[in-house]
Amino acid sequence: MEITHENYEKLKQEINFHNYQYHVNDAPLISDAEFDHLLIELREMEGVHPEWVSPDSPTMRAGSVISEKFAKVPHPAPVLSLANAFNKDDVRAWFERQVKTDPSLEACAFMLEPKIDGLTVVLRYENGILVQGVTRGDGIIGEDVTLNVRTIKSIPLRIPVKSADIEVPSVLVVRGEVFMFNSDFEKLNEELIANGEQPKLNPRNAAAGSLRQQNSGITAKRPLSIYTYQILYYEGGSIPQTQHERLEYLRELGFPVSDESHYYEDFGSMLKGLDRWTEVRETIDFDIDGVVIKIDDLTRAEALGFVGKDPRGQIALKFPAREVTTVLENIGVNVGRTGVLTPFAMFEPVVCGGVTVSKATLHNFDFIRDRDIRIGDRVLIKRAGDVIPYVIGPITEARKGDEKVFTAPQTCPVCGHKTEHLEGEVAVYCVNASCPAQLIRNVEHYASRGAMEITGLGIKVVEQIVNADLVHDVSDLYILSKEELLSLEGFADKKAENLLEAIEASKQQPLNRLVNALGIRGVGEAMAEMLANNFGSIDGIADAGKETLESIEGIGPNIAQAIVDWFEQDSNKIIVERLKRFGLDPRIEIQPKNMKEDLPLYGLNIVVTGTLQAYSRDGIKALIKENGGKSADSVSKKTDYVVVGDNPGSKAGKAAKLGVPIISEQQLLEMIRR
DNA sequence: CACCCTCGAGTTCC
DNA sequence: CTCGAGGGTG
Repeated sequence: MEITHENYEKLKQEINFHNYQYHVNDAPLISDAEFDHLLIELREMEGVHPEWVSPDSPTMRAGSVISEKFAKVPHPAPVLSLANAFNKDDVRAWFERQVKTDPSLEACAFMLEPKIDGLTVVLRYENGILVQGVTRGDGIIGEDVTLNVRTIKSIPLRIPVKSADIEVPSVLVVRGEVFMFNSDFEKLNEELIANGEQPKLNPRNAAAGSLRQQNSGITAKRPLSIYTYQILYYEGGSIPQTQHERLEYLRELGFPVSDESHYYEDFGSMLKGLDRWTEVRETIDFDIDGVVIKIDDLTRAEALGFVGKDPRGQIALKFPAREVTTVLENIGVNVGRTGVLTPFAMFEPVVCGGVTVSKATLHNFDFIRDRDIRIGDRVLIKRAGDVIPYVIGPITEARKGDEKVFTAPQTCPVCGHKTEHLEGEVAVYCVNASCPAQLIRNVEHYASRGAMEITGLGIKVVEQIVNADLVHDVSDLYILSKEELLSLEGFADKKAENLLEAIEASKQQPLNRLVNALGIRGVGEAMAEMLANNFGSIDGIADAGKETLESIEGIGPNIAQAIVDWFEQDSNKIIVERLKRFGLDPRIEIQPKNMKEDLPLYGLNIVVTGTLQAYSRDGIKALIKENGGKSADSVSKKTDYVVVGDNPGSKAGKAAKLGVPIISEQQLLEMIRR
């Protein structure tokens, strides 16, 4: 290649791309030799033009694998990959194809094994001694990581481990998957964070990084594990010829073998056995990305041959990915009702957990900085609790050098007012009291569930009425006229009437809802209810004074001050006056604290999860409170019961972990009836 | 003072 | 669901 700056840049990009394919995707597109050749060429160019060298050059990458190469080792037999199936139909079709080739397979047995999300290693034993550990590489040639492999405690250094009676072939080459248990991964990350180091993105990432350590002393400190599942090659001696016997054989020799691998007599029972795996995936302590289906009779399986690099006798049933990577195209900033600026990620849409996602919150600007997330980065995404998209972090290995560091804006993206960052607080605020974004969010909150519950007044409509200058604070909602609404796009008679009716109906909402709706900092659903029960009216709260407020459990100096401040502000005084004038001044009887003792659920903390039969979520919460219980949203040691309905979330699991009793809706109702 | 718990706030997609 | 912050406790 001619030495021009353009070519240099091109080559640099190409190398970085292959680097990423190799290290991150574990799917190299070129051989190591070709890769080395590209690198040599790049070095030559840099020798002629040292001024071109920038920090993003692969030759400058500190501690990269390029400069600290492991020796290349050819495998004694190809380390094969697997064809993928994505549903049972694919599995059936696969099996039908094999039966066509070999009709005797109609009645064959199968093994189902976990497809562990880790790294393949190939272990070579000579006369029972571990002499070499090699990565998979391209399946033909791998990298010698013997020193690192030796530090993995569950890998036998000498076989057989247990009884000396078993005969071991003079050469035995075993294939396994190195991975990290989720619990070990969490502990490792805690340690890394405690030491001020960057935590690993996920167990796989942690395992990969640990195995590739140049310094095996570091690998030794990493909690790596292994499960073996294949004998790649042997010399001198004999080994069983079915997969289930081979696993048993490996186990007897002292190799770790997953307990999740099971034998099935025929195709039908194996298909049924697949159903178990959705739950297995949830409960086991390591990540799997699928189930491997193997024809148990290895002689017949091998006779089927290959499709490309994939043996016909096996197939992987892949689960939908929970973690995917995509490109972070930009970072946007939202303004909340309290004025907090919240950044969010906009990325190339990807399918994650079965749905397409394109946005995710980044929580705050420290989150972006601490994880070193840059615009243009390849980022790892998951759906937290399989629902809400969440950016785990950047794949720094994929950096090309043109990624942009993002900094918190100095001005509000909506009103342009200067932002403020209070000492000791993470949040960045827009402090402009008349920022339209804040007004919109404020009105939206007023109308929302848990507050005044004005149906038909969602964010879109709020934006419309605020932007049309019809509403300047929440009290203006009550003087909206039909004519004004009809002037808005998308509003005809019916819609306008419905909205006005809903607004009118909101005047009947109880005190706790109204207190929540006001949007006082630190006062949400729970605090609003406390305030309502203790003071009985808006005026009661407004006149309470800081000390009285603080005497209430759950309210400390900060929230008390926020409440006092809110009612002292002139604009808020006007709002309260106007609301009263429009008929919003709900009152309730102040509840003496101790009359609840004889109620059936007195003193019990109860958390509800999943869908119930007879009650809505809000309904059951109200019922629990009526009967003297407390209904919280998260499970902790203090929780007395967790009520589990259909399709429960992670709370059920957490309850089991903490040993909190799990009861059904029926059982709860029985407790109340008593 | 260090911890644990709870609450509030912002948020995604179907 | 996640994170930060406030509140309470040992």
